[in-house]
Amino acid sequence: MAQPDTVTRILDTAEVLFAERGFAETSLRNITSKAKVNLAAVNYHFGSKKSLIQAVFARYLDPFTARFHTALDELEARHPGEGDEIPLEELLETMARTVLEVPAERNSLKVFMRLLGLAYSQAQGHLRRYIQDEYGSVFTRFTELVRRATPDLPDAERFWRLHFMLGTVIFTLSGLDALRDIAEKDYDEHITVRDLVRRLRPVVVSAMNAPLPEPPAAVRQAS
Amino acid sequence: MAQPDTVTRILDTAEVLFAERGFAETSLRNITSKAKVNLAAVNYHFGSKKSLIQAVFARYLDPFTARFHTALDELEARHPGEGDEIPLEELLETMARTVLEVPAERNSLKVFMRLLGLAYSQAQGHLRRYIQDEYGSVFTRFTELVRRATPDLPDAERFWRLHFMLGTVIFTLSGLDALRDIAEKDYDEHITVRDLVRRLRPVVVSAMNAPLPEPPAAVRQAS
DNA sequence: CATATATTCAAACAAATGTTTCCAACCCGG
DNA sequence: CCGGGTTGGAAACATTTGTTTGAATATATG
Repeated sequence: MAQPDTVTRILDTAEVLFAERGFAETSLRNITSKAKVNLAAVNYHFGSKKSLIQAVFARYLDPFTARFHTALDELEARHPGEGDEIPLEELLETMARTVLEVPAERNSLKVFMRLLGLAYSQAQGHLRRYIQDEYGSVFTRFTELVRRATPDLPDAERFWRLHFMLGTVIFTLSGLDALRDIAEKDYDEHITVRDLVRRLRPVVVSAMNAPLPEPPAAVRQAS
Repeated sequence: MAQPDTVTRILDTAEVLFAERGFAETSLRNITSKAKVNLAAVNYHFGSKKSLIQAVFARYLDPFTARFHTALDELEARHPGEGDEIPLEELLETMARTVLEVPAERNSLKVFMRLLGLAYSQAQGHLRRYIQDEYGSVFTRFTELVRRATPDLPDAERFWRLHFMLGTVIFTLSGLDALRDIAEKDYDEHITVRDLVRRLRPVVVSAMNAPLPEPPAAVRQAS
């Protein structure tokens, strides 16, 4: 269907520029000139800018969902029984490992995280729907396992806390370079992604296990 | 300098559209037509689109920094002594209250939150620099108070945890529309920003007070 | 080798954008 | 009532955007 060279060069350049400036702020001429391909190549190979954006995501999310599914398979195989649920720590650990694994080949963890952040903050975009439709199943599977690991948490509360932690991870890792600079300057500490995960673990676990908030005023009055 | 009517109508409309679609995706024609003012009015009153964006932010951040400074003044006045530091909960509470207070007059909490999120996710824009230069002092004052409230936390650890929580808040609030859609669909729960803050409080406190991570392998071996 | 298909390329296209111009309408102090 | 500075408005401007075209070239196929 396509000379892999041109398609790959477009994808490699596009994901970097998208991550740096966002989708609307990155023009096709910007991408094609930096990738040293013809302007029409994008429309030829991908059809439209919208499809290019989806292709950029697919290149990360396809391998991610595949690996995450098999990782969850193994985890479930190790905890077969009825009362033998997978601990929250192991679930989070597995997700973290998979997230770190996928883009490791291209050293593009930062790009991947920033793209995820953009996809979420695009309030009314086609992107969220596309990702939800295409890759939603892994996440519902994961959240179901988290539900069993935290049976005392109300469903809505767990939903929000999971997204709180998603924000922590995405924000931290997508802004890693800037934060690392500050941290090294102020505390002369050379941080690695592995260190960050080590620091994140107790924070995320404590956050998920935090006491329930006091109910809103209306509910409190009614009870 | 300007008839307040037109200027205000532009600002009111612009902030809503910016919050809904982002800056690049909102055209001046979009703003002016919805505000029922002439297209040239934006460039006449503000000079450029960039200045309009900054003006939208200034209308929120000017009163915010003022109120936050006085709120911190009162807090420090209530805890004068050497060993009488302000508790972390009170610091977070004060910040949350101030954030909620400012846009309450126009019922535009959501808009303010989303604008803050946009400002941060605009990775390399003029906006973060502008906000940092113009309003950075309050933030450093706040972090210094947090340092005194958590004396047992190593400086580097507190640095990272503060940014973890910053990520939580910014990610959640900037993607609020998207998350709210999902939450309403799955749990038919109409969430408000105030509810979110209520939910965030115990999570943030627990995260800041989480146990320290196990030291990295190299250090653990050296000790 | 010849032919068909796939890809690249320069150019042009239509639409949308931020900005500027220039003139009419307005307001208010004299 | 008037006259000068301020504001409003329609149109045009110059760019930039995503997309399409049609010919040229490369690649593969039989």
